[in-house]
Amino acid sequence: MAFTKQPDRAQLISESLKRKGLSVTDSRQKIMQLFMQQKGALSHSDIEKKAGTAFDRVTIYRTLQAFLDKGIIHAIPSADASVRYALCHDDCAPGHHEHQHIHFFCRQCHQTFCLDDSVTPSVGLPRGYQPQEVDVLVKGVCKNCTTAKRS
Amino acid sequence: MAFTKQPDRAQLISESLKRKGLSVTDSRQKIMQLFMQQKGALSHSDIEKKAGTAFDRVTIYRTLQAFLDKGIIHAIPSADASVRYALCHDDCAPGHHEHQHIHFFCRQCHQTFCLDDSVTPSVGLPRGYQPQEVDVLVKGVCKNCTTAKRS
DNA sequence: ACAAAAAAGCAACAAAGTTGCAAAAATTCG
DNA sequence: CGAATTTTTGCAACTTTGTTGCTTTTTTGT
Repeated sequence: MAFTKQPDRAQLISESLKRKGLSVTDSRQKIMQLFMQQKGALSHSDIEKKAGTAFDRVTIYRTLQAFLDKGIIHAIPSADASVRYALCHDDCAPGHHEHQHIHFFCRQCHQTFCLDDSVTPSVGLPRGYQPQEVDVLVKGVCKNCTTAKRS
Repeated sequence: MAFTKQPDRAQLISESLKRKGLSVTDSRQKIMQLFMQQKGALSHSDIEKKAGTAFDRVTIYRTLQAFLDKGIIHAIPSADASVRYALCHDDCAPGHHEHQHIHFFCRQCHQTFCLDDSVTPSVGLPRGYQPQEVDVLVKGVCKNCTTAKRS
């Protein structure tokens, strides 16, 4: 196993964590991996299910918080009480997320996607309101579900 | 007390509930009153605090659910785990909210406002994504806090 | 005013999130 | 590399938030 040809994923994750100033632990590696192999966003309970009994619930909470603080993931607003998270593709400054992409919630598969190519439009606000961040959340039917239905 | 001159608020609330097909109860009247005398949006726990011990927690949950179902209030998305609600100013069809206004979260006073005059812009989505509803959530500093800071 | 229907209150529970602390890791440095 | 230090984890206990079933109370329609 000295000659692994592929650009070792574990290695990349480990590097990435270090760059962000986080020490490299099992839970952080595993959770980052989950985010990377995931198309949609993940909630705390999604992670709990996928990780099985590998980690304590509290560890997952703290890992998510650490990732948020370091700008590795961002929280996605929703109108139900469950917060979902997804990787920041642009490097976000620690503690300050500035995302110019749209979030799409699919009413059919109940997944949430980051549409990185759709830019958030600017909105006109009444006098006196000072905007700092704009989140756009679109609900509807996602690409996968639309095409699946046609066939 | 037979000659109350003012257009009796309690009367109006009661009428409004009946129009929506809900029976008129203490909790529904009180909670609707809270929404009406409130500039910002209310979470379940806000209501619990304001109503004091008047109602059971469960009653508040069920009242909010009934109001949602009948299109009296709408849920406002947020990135923390607490759902907030506000009155629908346009009459919403039961079970189907179609709001064309923006929500503004103030980072200073932590209140959420409906900006009824700001129309949600249309967004360009990738092929295959079918939008049904667009929610815009702006974070920043609200009118009140901006002017308060100046003085 | 009465019967039928709806809602409230209560209890018990499930799920989600937080905090303090001791044990177990990861990192640093000689 | 290995010991000391720092960080993170796991555990336990707890708070908050949300749900469900059932009985009693309130509303409604006649």
